[in-house]
Amino acid sequence: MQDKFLKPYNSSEVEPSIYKLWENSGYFNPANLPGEQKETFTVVLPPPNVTGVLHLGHAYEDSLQDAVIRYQRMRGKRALWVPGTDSAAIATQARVEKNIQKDESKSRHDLGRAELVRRVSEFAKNSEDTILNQVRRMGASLDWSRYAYTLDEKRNFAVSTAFKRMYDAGLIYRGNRIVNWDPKGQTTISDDEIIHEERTTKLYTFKYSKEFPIAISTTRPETKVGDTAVAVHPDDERYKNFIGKEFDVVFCDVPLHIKIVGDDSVEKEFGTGALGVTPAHSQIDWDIADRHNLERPQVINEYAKMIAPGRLKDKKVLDAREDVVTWLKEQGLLEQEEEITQNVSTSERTGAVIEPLPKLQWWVDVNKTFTIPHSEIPGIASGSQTSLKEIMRKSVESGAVDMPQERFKKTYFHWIDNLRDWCISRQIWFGHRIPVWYKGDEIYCDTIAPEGSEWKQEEDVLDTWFSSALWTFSTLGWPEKTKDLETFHPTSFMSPAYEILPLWVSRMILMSGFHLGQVPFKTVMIHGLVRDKQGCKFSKSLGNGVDPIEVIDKYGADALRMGLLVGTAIGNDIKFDESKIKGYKHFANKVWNITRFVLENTEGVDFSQPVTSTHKDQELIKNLEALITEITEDFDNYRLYLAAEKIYHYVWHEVADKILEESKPILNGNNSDEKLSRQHTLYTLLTTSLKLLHPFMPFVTEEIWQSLPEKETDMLIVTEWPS
RNA sequence: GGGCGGUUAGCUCAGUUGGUUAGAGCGUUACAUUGACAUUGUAGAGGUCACAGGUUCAAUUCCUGUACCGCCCACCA
Repeated sequence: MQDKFLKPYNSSEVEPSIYKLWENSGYFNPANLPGEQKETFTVVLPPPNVTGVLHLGHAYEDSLQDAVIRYQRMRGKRALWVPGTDSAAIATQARVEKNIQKDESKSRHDLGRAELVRRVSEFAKNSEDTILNQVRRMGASLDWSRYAYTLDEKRNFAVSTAFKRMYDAGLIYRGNRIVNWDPKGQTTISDDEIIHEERTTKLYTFKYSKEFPIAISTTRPETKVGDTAVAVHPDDERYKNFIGKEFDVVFCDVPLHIKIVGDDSVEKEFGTGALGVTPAHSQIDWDIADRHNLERPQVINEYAKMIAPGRLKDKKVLDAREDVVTWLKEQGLLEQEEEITQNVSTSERTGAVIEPLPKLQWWVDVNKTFTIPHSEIPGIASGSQTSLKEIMRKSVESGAVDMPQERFKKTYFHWIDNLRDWCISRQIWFGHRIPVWYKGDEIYCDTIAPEGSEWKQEEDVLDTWFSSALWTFSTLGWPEKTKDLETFHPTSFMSPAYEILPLWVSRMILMSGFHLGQVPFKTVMIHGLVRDKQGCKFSKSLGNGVDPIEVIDKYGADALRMGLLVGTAIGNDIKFDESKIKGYKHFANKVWNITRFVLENTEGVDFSQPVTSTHKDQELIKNLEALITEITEDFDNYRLYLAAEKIYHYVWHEVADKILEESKPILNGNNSDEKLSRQHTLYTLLTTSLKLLHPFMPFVTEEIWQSLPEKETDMLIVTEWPS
């Protein structure tokens, strides 16, 4: 027995060298795995943002996936786990811009596009090293030879190819539509980047002028200078007779031509039952304008300032609102003013109130039908007519993408039902620049620039989720027909947090379906969020962050992994409790000491010689086999939290507390047959426990494996799973 | 407005198609302990499984409703 077992287990000494041992073995790459593997098992790492450092959410996700990958590898699969990072366009640029503003008092426009992109890229590069080393500290068995970054050359090419193919299929179009404009970030954002905040606000009821027959209610009087109609419900007895009539009024210095229209979308019960239609500054009004062919004058600009003529010109919207109310009071037009609670749309990133504005943007059409050349998705035949929405629906409905948690399936379908076209252009500089060039009215779309200097490339970049959506196959070399793509796609397993279900999961299904006719993954297990002890989300502003690296330094990566996995049913949120982690550090030491006991008491035994087992020992082995069956079943059904708890309980309270205690008299006794039988049994219990424990606690188990006098393989990571 | 989830020991949570006495970790109490274990063991205390109905031989588990927490979605101006 080696002397190191005389001291307590020291994770910080062991972990770095064990990780190096694995990396040097090449076993993270399925090509180097021993034996003959037929079936593949692929996972792509949800790429962490290059802006960030590892947080407990990553730590949990890494633990989960690594346990699954290690289990499958031991099952003899060609296990591949692909690492990567995400440029996170908006988040990263915003972060760097903020730093530059703080340190140099300069804006991005002072620096210019090229310089800003250079600075952001530099920041991203530094950040990348940090987070990747942190992922290594978790013990993640990622194949680093396949590392991908959303902005590297290959992924860039994948993105422009994807764009071009969808453009050619007519699924990407340029259109003037109402967008969510973030006046602070000076960019469009998608519906998913909006947070609805409940606020109290005033609902004003008034008429445009004394002569106007109908009073309207609004929370945004300042927008009314952009009104072109009043909409009422067609069945509303109060207003029915006015439908079709037109009026000229002067509202707050602005001449308006108002048409009364009947529209089903109007609620009779709300306010006065009449809606002032401001087509350019409200989504619902824009749609009404579509139906009734109305003018759409813009009265607010990108800086949330008024551009209407008259007294409101150049004022901020909130100031203008007060001015309009004052004017209404002066004119005696204000009929009512009441407090209501309202959900205000704000930008997730900047916190700014979203200003709906009409803008010329790039969109993905989710409803348009197209001919899919090749499809492996059940219910969608190759060569048939389909739509992106149908791809998303059928992929999950058919079970091709298995979402075992019913509740998330409901959320998913609900989201698809309400899905509208996806705005993919962003007015920032860091990211994938849209591969479209303009020359006058001509538009050219390709992966490379057209000949001739008169062509000007689109300034906008793509929504970061556009590239993330390609992730399962862009990381495997697409659009080239690589061996990797053929071998490892569709991937086997994906485990994202529930908050990312619509943002990412559904869009991966969309992209994979369109470009490959495949689903991106076979099973998607949605997990919960790691929260602090009080149940609050970790956030920088709350200052409640826990650095996983500090936890690892203190208790070891194995302990952190176990602490995050045991007893947390997948899908539920986790309240992080340090004392739980501490418990698993004790457990690592327990395993260490069990090893010491077994090795001390089996010195000199030749385990390759068969022995006759006592009845008691046969029973112990039988019990162990029953446990193996159970744990294997739990693993196959992704019930890791149960598998982990069972092996923990078995090792500590069965092996250590009972079996080892009962063995002492046998080992010290003079029945040599009984003793030899027990020695063999103990050794089997130890080695089997190490195997079962390995997916959860890879470091300590591998370290012990390395010191065993007799073992079937040189490394535990590739040792066959017991049966 | 629509949808989803939670409520089990002092705390954090399991409880895998309904089946003995509802479990674990931490905490707590008593005892033991130069012990494979500086990170140990044994034993114990602690529960109306949120509440009210229903289905069933049997409900923490299935159904209905209520309360309180939490989350997501949404173009009520």
